[in-house]
Amino acid sequence: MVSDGIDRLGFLIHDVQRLMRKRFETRASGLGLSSAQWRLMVRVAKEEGVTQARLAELLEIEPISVSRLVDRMEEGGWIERRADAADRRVRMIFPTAKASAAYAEVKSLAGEVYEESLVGVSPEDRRVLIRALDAMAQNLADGDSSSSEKVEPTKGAAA
Amino acid sequence: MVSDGIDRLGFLIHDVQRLMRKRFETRASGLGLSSAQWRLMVRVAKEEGVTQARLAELLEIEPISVSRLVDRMEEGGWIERRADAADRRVRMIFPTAKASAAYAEVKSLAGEVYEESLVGVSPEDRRVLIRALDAMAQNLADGDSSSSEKVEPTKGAAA
DNA sequence: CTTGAATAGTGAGCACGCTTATTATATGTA
DNA sequence: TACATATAATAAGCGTGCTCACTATTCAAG
Repeated sequence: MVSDGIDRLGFLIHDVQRLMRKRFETRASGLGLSSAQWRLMVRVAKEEGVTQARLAELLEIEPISVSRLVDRMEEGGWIERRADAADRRVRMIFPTAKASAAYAEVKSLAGEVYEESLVGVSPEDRRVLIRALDAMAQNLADGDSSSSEKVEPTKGAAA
Repeated sequence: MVSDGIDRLGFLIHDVQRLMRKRFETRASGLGLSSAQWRLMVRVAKEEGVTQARLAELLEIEPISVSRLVDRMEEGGWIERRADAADRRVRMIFPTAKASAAYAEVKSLAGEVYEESLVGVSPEDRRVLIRALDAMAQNLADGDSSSSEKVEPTKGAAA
Protein backbone atom coordinates (compact mmCIF):
# COMPACT_ATOMS: atom_id res chain seq x y z
CA MET A 1 0.00 0.00 0.00
CA VAL A 2 1.26 3.45 -0.76
CA SER A 3 1.80 5.48 2.37
CA ASP A 4 -1.26 7.30 3.65
CA GLY A 5 0.94 10.33 4.08
CA ILE A 6 0.29 10.80 7.79
CA ASP A 7 4.03 10.68 8.33
CA ARG A 8 4.26 13.85 6.23
CA LEU A 9 1.58 15.68 8.21
CA GLY A 10 3.98 17.91 10.07
CA PHE A 11 5.93 18.86 6.98
CA LEU A 12 2.72 19.44 5.07
CA ILE A 13 1.15 21.71 7.66
CA HIS A 14 4.42 23.55 8.00
CA ASP A 15 4.72 24.06 4.24
CA VAL A 16 1.14 25.18 3.74
CA GLN A 17 1.34 27.65 6.59
CA ARG A 18 4.63 29.06 5.34
CA LEU A 19 3.44 29.38 1.76
CA MET A 20 0.16 30.99 2.75
CA ARG A 21 1.91 33.49 4.97
CA LYS A 22 4.43 34.24 2.26
CA ARG A 23 1.78 34.80 -0.38
CA PHE A 24 -0.30 36.95 1.91
CA GLU A 25 2.66 39.08 2.87
CA THR A 26 3.66 39.55 -0.75
CA ARG A 27 0.17 40.79 -1.59
CA ALA A 28 -0.17 42.93 1.49
CA SER A 29 3.32 44.36 1.31
CA GLY A 30 1.94 47.41 -0.44
CA LEU A 31 -0.06 48.13 2.69
CA GLY A 32 2.92 47.65 4.97
CA LEU A 33 1.22 45.00 7.10
CA SER A 34 2.74 41.67 8.02
CA SER A 35 0.69 38.60 8.70
CA ALA A 36 1.19 38.85 12.46
CA GLN A 37 0.21 42.51 12.41
CA TRP A 38 -2.88 41.71 10.38
CA ARG A 39 -4.00 39.11 12.91
CA LEU A 40 -3.60 41.61 15.70
CA MET A 41 -5.41 44.28 13.72
CA VAL A 42 -8.44 42.04 13.26
CA ARG A 43 -8.79 41.69 17.02
CA VAL A 44 -8.37 45.39 17.65
CA ALA A 45 -10.92 46.23 14.96
CA LYS A 46 -13.47 43.93 16.57
CA GLU A 47 -12.84 45.17 20.08
CA GLU A 48 -11.48 48.68 20.20
CA GLY A 49 -9.73 49.55 23.39
CA VAL A 50 -8.70 45.97 24.11
CA THR A 51 -5.74 45.63 26.45
CA GLN A 52 -2.44 44.07 25.48
CA ALA A 53 -2.91 41.28 27.99
CA ARG A 54 -6.25 40.40 26.42
CA LEU A 55 -4.67 40.47 22.96
CA ALA A 56 -2.04 38.02 24.15
CA GLU A 57 -4.86 35.69 25.25
CA LEU A 58 -6.80 36.05 22.03
CA LEU A 59 -3.78 35.60 19.77
CA GLU A 60 -2.35 32.92 22.02
CA ILE A 61 1.07 34.50 22.08
CA GLU A 62 3.04 35.84 25.02
CA PRO A 63 2.42 39.34 26.35
CA ILE A 64 5.97 40.34 25.50
CA SER A 65 5.37 39.41 21.87
CA VAL A 66 2.30 41.62 21.83
CA SER A 67 4.41 44.39 23.29
CA ARG A 68 6.87 44.23 20.39
CA LEU A 69 4.17 43.89 17.77
CA VAL A 70 2.29 46.86 19.16
CA ASP A 71 5.55 48.84 19.25
CA ARG A 72 6.05 48.38 15.53
CA MET A 73 2.41 48.88 14.67
CA GLU A 74 2.33 52.10 16.65
CA GLU A 75 5.42 53.27 14.78
CA GLY A 76 3.69 52.36 11.55
CA GLY A 77 0.68 54.41 12.52
CA TRP A 78 -1.75 51.46 12.59
CA ILE A 79 -2.80 51.59 16.20
CA GLU A 80 -2.38 53.81 19.23
CA ARG A 81 -1.94 53.13 22.91
CA ARG A 82 -4.09 55.06 25.35
CA ALA A 83 -3.91 55.05 29.12
CA ASP A 84 -6.78 53.60 31.11
CA ALA A 85 -8.02 56.12 33.66
CA ALA A 86 -9.16 53.36 35.99
CA ASP A 87 -6.01 51.22 35.96
CA ARG A 88 -2.72 52.87 35.37
CA ARG A 89 -1.00 49.61 34.51
CA VAL A 90 -3.12 49.18 31.43
CA ARG A 91 -2.57 50.37 27.87
CA MET A 92 -5.69 50.25 25.73
CA ILE A 93 -5.21 49.70 22.01
CA PHE A 94 -7.20 51.59 19.37
CA PRO A 95 -7.04 51.36 15.58
CA THR A 96 -6.17 54.53 13.70
CA ALA A 97 -8.16 55.84 10.77
CA LYS A 98 -5.46 54.38 8.53
CA ALA A 99 -6.10 50.92 9.98
CA SER A 100 -9.86 51.15 9.60
CA ALA A 101 -9.43 52.15 5.98
CA ALA A 102 -7.15 49.19 5.23
CA TYR A 103 -9.24 46.65 7.11
CA ALA A 104 -11.72 45.71 4.39
CA GLU A 105 -9.02 45.55 1.77
CA VAL A 106 -6.82 43.25 3.78
CA LYS A 107 -9.74 40.97 4.58
CA SER A 108 -10.68 40.47 0.95
CA LEU A 109 -7.02 39.92 0.20
CA ALA A 110 -6.88 37.10 2.71
CA GLY A 111 -10.00 35.63 1.13
CA GLU A 112 -8.28 35.63 -2.24
CA VAL A 113 -5.31 33.75 -0.88
CA TYR A 114 -7.62 31.16 0.72
CA GLU A 115 -9.46 30.64 -2.54
CA GLU A 116 -6.25 30.32 -4.55
CA SER A 117 -4.93 27.75 -2.14
CA LEU A 118 -8.10 25.68 -2.43
CA VAL A 119 -8.34 25.50 -6.22
CA GLY A 120 -9.37 21.99 -7.20
CA VAL A 121 -10.57 21.04 -3.72
CA SER A 122 -14.26 20.12 -3.71
CA PRO A 123 -16.74 21.82 -1.37
CA GLU A 124 -17.17 18.54 0.46
CA ASP A 125 -13.43 18.11 0.91
CA ARG A 126 -13.18 21.69 2.11
CA ARG A 127 -15.69 20.97 4.83
CA VAL A 128 -13.74 17.87 5.85
CA LEU A 129 -10.51 19.87 5.83
CA ILE A 130 -11.88 22.55 8.12
CA ARG A 131 -13.44 19.97 10.38
CA ALA A 132 -10.19 18.02 10.62
CA LEU A 133 -8.14 21.14 11.31
CA ASP A 134 -10.61 22.20 13.98
CA ALA A 135 -10.28 18.80 15.61
CA MET A 136 -6.51 19.00 15.45
CA ALA A 137 -6.42 22.45 17.00
CA GLN A 138 -8.70 21.19 19.74
CA ASN A 139 -6.64 18.06 20.37
CA LEU A 140 -3.41 19.99 20.47
CA ALA A 141 -4.82 22.69 22.75
CA ASP A 142 -5.91 20.05 25.26
CA GLY A 143 -3.25 19.45 27.83
CA ASP A 144 -1.63 22.70 26.88
CA SER A 145 -1.35 25.10 29.80
CA SER A 146 -2.33 28.07 27.63
CA SER A 147 -5.84 26.74 27.11
CA SER A 148 -8.73 27.68 29.34
CA GLU A 149 -8.01 25.15 32.04
CA LYS A 150 -6.56 26.52 35.19
CA VAL A 151 -5.11 23.35 36.60
CA GLU A 152 -2.66 24.73 39.08
CA PRO A 153 0.26 22.43 39.71
CA THR A 154 -0.24 22.81 43.43
CA LYS A 155 2.50 20.30 44.06
CA GLY A 156 0.40 18.72 46.81
CA ALA A 157 -1.87 15.80 46.05
CA ALA A 158 -5.14 16.49 44.27
CA ALA A 159 -7.08 16.28 47.53
CA MET B 1 -26.38 29.67 7.44
CA VAL B 2 -23.50 28.80 9.67
CA SER B 3 -20.21 29.79 8.13
CA ASP B 4 -18.35 27.06 6.29
CA GLY B 5 -15.27 28.22 8.10
CA ILE B 6 -13.18 28.92 5.01
CA ASP B 7 -12.68 32.44 6.29
CA ARG B 8 -10.90 30.93 9.26
CA LEU B 9 -8.60 28.80 7.14
CA GLY B 10 -5.55 30.99 7.62
CA PHE B 11 -5.99 31.23 11.36
CA LEU B 12 -6.66 27.52 11.61
CA ILE B 13 -3.57 26.49 9.66
CA HIS B 14 -1.53 28.95 11.62
CA ASP B 15 -2.81 27.63 14.94
CA VAL B 16 -2.38 23.97 14.10
CA GLN B 17 1.16 24.52 12.85
CA ARG B 18 2.08 26.52 15.92
CA LEU B 19 0.57 24.02 18.35
CA MET B 20 2.18 21.05 16.63
CA ARG B 21 5.57 22.71 16.62
CA LYS B 22 5.18 23.68 20.26
CA ARG B 23 4.19 20.18 21.33
CA PHE B 24 6.99 18.60 19.35
CA GLU B 25 9.56 20.96 20.79
CA THR B 26 8.35 20.31 24.31
CA ARG B 27 8.78 16.58 23.80
CA ALA B 28 12.07 16.83 21.99
CA SER B 29 13.54 19.44 24.31
CA GLY B 30 15.30 16.70 26.21
CA LEU B 31 17.21 15.93 23.05
CA GLY B 32 18.11 19.55 22.45
CA LEU B 33 16.66 19.63 18.95
CA SER B 34 14.30 22.29 17.67
CA SER B 35 11.75 21.61 14.97
CA ALA B 36 13.77 23.43 12.32
CA GLN B 37 16.89 21.49 13.29
CA TRP B 38 14.97 18.24 13.14
CA ARG B 39 13.77 18.97 9.60
CA LEU B 40 17.33 19.66 8.52
CA MET B 41 18.60 16.57 10.27
CA VAL B 42 16.15 14.38 8.36
CA ARG B 43 17.60 15.59 5.09
CA VAL B 44 21.18 15.15 6.20
CA ALA B 45 20.43 11.64 7.47
CA LYS B 46 18.97 10.68 4.10
CA GLU B 47 21.76 12.21 2.07
CA GLU B 48 25.02 12.44 3.95
CA GLY B 49 27.46 14.96 2.58
CA VAL B 50 24.74 17.14 1.10
CA THR B 51 25.79 20.74 0.52
CA GLN B 52 24.22 23.72 2.24
CA ALA B 53 22.93 25.05 -1.06
CA ARG B 54 21.14 21.78 -1.70
CA LEU B 55 19.69 21.81 1.80
CA ALA B 56 18.30 25.26 1.13
CA GLU B 57 16.54 23.87 -1.94
CA LEU B 58 15.19 20.83 -0.14
CA LEU B 59 13.96 22.76 2.89
CA GLU B 60 12.77 25.65 0.73
CA ILE B 61 14.46 28.21 2.89
CA GLU B 62 17.20 30.68 1.98
CA PRO B 63 20.86 29.64 1.99
CA ILE B 64 21.63 32.16 4.69
CA SER B 65 19.03 30.53 6.96
CA VAL B 66 20.73 27.19 6.40
CA SER B 67 24.03 28.81 7.29
CA ARG B 68 22.74 29.93 10.68
CA LEU B 69 20.92 26.69 11.34
CA VAL B 70 24.04 24.68 10.54
CA ASP B 71 26.09 27.00 12.75
CA ARG B 72 23.95 26.18 15.76
CA MET B 73 23.72 22.49 14.93
CA GLU B 74 27.46 22.27 14.58
CA GLU B 75 27.85 23.94 17.96
CA GLY B 76 25.37 21.44 19.36
CA GLY B 77 27.40 18.57 17.98
CA TRP B 78 24.66 17.33 15.66
CA ILE B 79 26.39 17.72 12.33
CA GLU B 80 29.78 18.61 10.98
CA ARG B 81 30.99 20.59 8.00
CA ARG B 82 33.64 19.08 5.79
CA ALA B 83 35.44 20.67 2.86
CA ASP B 84 34.88 19.32 -0.63
CA ALA B 85 38.18 18.48 -2.28
CA ALA B 86 36.75 19.17 -5.73
CA ASP B 87 35.15 22.56 -5.03
CA ARG B 88 36.59 24.73 -2.35
CA ARG B 89 33.45 26.86 -2.12
CA VAL B 90 31.46 23.94 -0.84
CA ARG B 91 30.85 22.72 2.71
CA MET B 92 29.49 19.20 2.90
CA ILE B 93 27.26 18.36 5.87
CA PHE B 94 27.52 15.07 7.76
CA PRO B 95 25.56 13.82 10.76
CA THR B 96 27.52 12.99 13.89
CA ALA B 97 27.13 9.74 15.78
CA LYS B 98 25.00 11.66 18.25
CA ALA B 99 22.60 12.64 15.48
CA SER B 100 22.32 9.15 14.10
CA ALA B 101 21.54 7.84 17.56
CA ALA B 102 18.76 10.39 18.09
CA TYR B 103 17.24 10.01 14.64
CA ALA B 104 14.92 7.06 15.29
CA GLU B 105 13.76 8.46 18.58
CA VAL B 106 12.87 11.82 17.13
CA LYS B 107 11.01 10.22 14.28
CA SER B 108 8.79 8.14 16.53
CA LEU B 109 8.26 11.22 18.67
CA ALA B 110 6.94 13.10 15.65
CA GLY B 111 4.65 10.18 14.89
CA GLU B 112 3.21 10.39 18.39
CA VAL B 113 2.45 14.07 17.99
CA TYR B 114 0.73 13.39 14.66
CA GLU B 115 -1.43 10.69 16.21
CA GLU B 116 -2.37 12.83 19.18
CA SER B 117 -3.38 15.66 16.92
CA LEU B 118 -5.62 13.35 14.88
CA VAL B 119 -7.58 11.75 17.71
CA GLY B 120 -11.21 11.49 16.67
CA VAL B 121 -10.51 12.04 12.98
CA SER B 122 -11.63 9.06 10.90
CA PRO B 123 -9.26 7.28 8.51
CA GLU B 124 -11.33 8.54 5.61
CA ASP B 125 -11.17 12.13 6.84
CA ARG B 126 -7.44 11.77 7.37
CA ARG B 127 -7.01 10.82 3.74
CA VAL B 128 -9.07 13.81 2.66
CA LEU B 129 -7.06 16.05 4.96
CA ILE B 130 -3.74 14.94 3.51
CA ARG B 131 -5.09 15.18 -0.01
CA ALA B 132 -6.40 18.71 0.58
CA LEU B 133 -3.17 19.86 2.18
CA ASP B 134 -1.19 18.40 -0.70
CA ALA B 135 -3.38 20.29 -3.15
CA MET B 136 -2.96 23.49 -1.16
CA ALA B 137 0.81 23.16 -1.04
CA GLN B 138 0.81 22.56 -4.77
CA ASN B 139 -1.48 25.50 -5.51
CA LEU B 140 0.55 27.82 -3.33
CA ALA B 141 3.86 26.67 -4.78
CA ASP B 142 2.64 27.40 -8.30
CA GLY B 143 3.56 30.86 -9.36
CA ASP B 144 6.10 30.98 -6.62
CA SER B 145 9.61 31.61 -7.89
CA SER B 146 11.12 29.14 -5.44
CA SER B 147 9.41 26.20 -7.08
CA SER B 148 11.05 24.09 -9.73
CA GLU B 149 10.11 26.34 -12.61
CA LYS B 150 12.90 28.35 -14.05
CA VAL B 151 10.83 30.96 -15.83
CA GLU B 152 13.38 33.69 -16.19
CA PRO B 153 11.83 37.13 -16.29
CA THR B 154 13.74 37.90 -19.46
CA LYS B 155 12.09 41.28 -19.64
CA GLY B 156 11.46 40.80 -23.35
CA ALA B 157 8.09 39.57 -24.63
CA ALA B 158 7.30 35.89 -24.25
CA ALA B 159 8.13 35.28 -27.90
C1' DC C 1 -2.17 50.96 56.88
C1' DT C 2 1.09 47.53 55.58
C1' DT C 3 2.45 43.55 53.56
C1' DG C 4 2.24 40.18 49.97
C1' DA C 5 0.36 38.18 45.85
C1' DA C 6 -1.42 38.91 41.32
C1' DT C 7 -1.58 41.45 37.04
C1' DA C 8 0.04 44.66 33.00
C1' DG C 9 3.66 45.80 30.56
C1' DT C 10 8.60 45.92 29.19
C1' DG C 11 13.96 44.87 28.74
C1' DA C 12 17.55 41.61 27.52
C1' DG C 13 18.83 38.11 24.86
C1' DC C 14 17.98 33.89 21.99
C1' DA C 15 16.07 30.98 17.62
C1' DC C 16 14.70 31.10 13.02
C1' DG C 17 13.07 33.08 9.11
C1' DC C 18 13.96 37.05 5.71
C1' DT C 19 16.44 40.81 2.34
C1' DT C 20 20.46 42.85 0.79
C1' DA C 21 25.32 42.87 0.12
C1' DT C 22 30.03 40.76 0.19
C1' DT C 23 33.78 37.30 -0.37
C1' DA C 24 35.77 33.34 -2.45
C1' DT C 25 35.81 30.21 -5.96
C1' DA C 26 34.35 28.09 -10.57
C1' DT C 27 33.20 28.41 -15.09
C1' DG C 28 32.25 30.23 -19.66
C1' DT C 29 33.69 33.10 -23.36
C1' DA C 30 36.18 36.54 -26.05
C1' DT D 1 44.89 34.27 -20.84
C1' DA D 2 41.62 37.61 -19.03
C1' DC D 3 37.32 39.21 -18.02
C1' DA D 4 32.41 38.50 -16.94
C1' DT D 5 29.11 35.77 -14.85
C1' DA D 6 27.40 32.25 -11.80
C1' DT D 7 27.50 29.77 -7.55
C1' DA D 8 28.52 28.60 -2.34
C1' DA D 9 28.67 30.49 1.79
C1' DT D 10 28.56 34.19 4.99
C1' DA D 11 27.82 39.07 7.25
C1' DA D 12 24.68 42.66 8.78
C1' DG D 13 20.45 43.79 10.30
C1' DC D 14 15.31 43.22 10.74
C1' DG D 15 10.53 40.82 12.13
C1' DT D 16 8.27 37.63 15.04
C1' DG D 17 8.15 34.35 18.31
C1' DC D 18 10.15 32.67 22.92
C1' DT D 19 12.07 32.52 28.23
C1' DC D 20 13.56 34.83 32.17
C1' DA D 21 13.74 38.76 34.91
C1' DC D 22 12.13 43.19 36.18
C1' DT D 23 9.07 47.50 37.39
C1' DA D 24 4.73 49.55 38.29
C1' DT D 25 0.37 49.06 39.88
C1' DT D 26 -3.68 46.90 41.87
C1' DC D 27 -5.96 44.01 45.06
C1' DA D 28 -6.59 40.97 49.05
C1' DA D 29 -5.49 39.92 53.80
C1' DG D 30 -4.02 41.01 58.20
